[in-house]
Amino acid sequence: MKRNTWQREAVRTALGTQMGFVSAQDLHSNLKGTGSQIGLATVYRALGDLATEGEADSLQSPEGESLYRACSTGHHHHLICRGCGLAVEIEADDVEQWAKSVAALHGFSQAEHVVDVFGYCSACVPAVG
Amino acid sequence: MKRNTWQREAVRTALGTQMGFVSAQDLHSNLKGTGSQIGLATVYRALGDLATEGEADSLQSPEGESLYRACSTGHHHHLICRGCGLAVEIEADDVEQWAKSVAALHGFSQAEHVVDVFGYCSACVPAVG
DNA sequence: GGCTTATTGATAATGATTGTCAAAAGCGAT
DNA sequence: ATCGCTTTTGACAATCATTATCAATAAGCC
Repeated sequence: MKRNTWQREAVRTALGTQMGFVSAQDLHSNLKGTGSQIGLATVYRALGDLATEGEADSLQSPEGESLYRACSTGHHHHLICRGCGLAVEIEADDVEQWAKSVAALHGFSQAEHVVDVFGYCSACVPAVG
Repeated sequence: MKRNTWQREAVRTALGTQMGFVSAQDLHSNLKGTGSQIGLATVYRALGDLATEGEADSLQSPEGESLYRACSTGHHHHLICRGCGLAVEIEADDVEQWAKSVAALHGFSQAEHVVDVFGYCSACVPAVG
C-alpha cells in the first residue's frame, strides 16, 4: 500500500511552490535549504512517483537533466524559458493529432511524443551578442 | 583549421551506415567491432562536431541518452522505434509554424523546439501484456 | 623533410541517477 | 497506545554517459 510520509508531502509541496521546472537535485538543495533533512534518493523516488501518478510533469532539458513540475491534470506541453525556468503550459490539440496521425501513418503504435519549446522569455532575453 | 582525420571520416561513415539513431557509445562499440581503434572521446567529439555542422541530427532518447543520426540537410523531426531504432524523418511545417507562433505569442525569443515521436514500429510491436 | 598546431586517446573527473540494505516509520489490527 | 508486518527512508556505493586533461601523434603547409 502507498504510504503517506512527510517526505513525499514535502516534495509535493516544494514542487508546488516552484514557478517552473526544477531538477531533482535543485529541489533537493531547495528542501535542505529550508531545513528539511530529506535524502536525495528520496527526492528522486518521490518525483518519479509523482510523475507516474500524473501529479507532476517531467521532461528533459536540452542538457539532459530530468526536470519536474507540478502539473494540472491532462496531457500538455510546455514553453520553457532557459533563463528563469518559467514554464507556460501549452495545449496543442493540433500537435496531438498530428503526432497520432504520423505514428499511425507509419504503422507505429504506443506512440509517445516529446514536444517542448525552449527559448527566452521577454524578461530574460539576453543581450544579443 | 579543421583537419581531416580518418577518425572523423570513420565516424561519419559509421553513422551513415546506421539505419536509425545511435548513441555515441553504441557507435563506438560498433567501430571497435569492425577493428577500428578509435577512442571513445573521439567519437563523442566527432559526433558533436557533425551535429554542429549540420551533418548529423541529435536528439535525446526518453532515457536521457544523446542519440545521433546522419541527416539530410534542413530542419525536421523524427518518428523513432524504441525496438529497433528505426527512424523516419518527418517534415512538419505545421508544427514548425505552431512552435514559432506559440513562442511569439508568449513573447519568447530564440525558440528551439523538441518534437519527436517514439513508439514501436509494425515489426517491433511487443506482445501486448 | 620539418614545423606548427589541431587532434587523438587513455584515463581521470564529473555529475546525474539508481541500487543496496539496514534502520525507521506508517498503517491496520488489537 | 502497542504490536507487527511492510513500505519507505537515507547514506553511500555503484553505474553510466559525458567531459576534461594533457602528453603524444599526425595534418597540412613550407
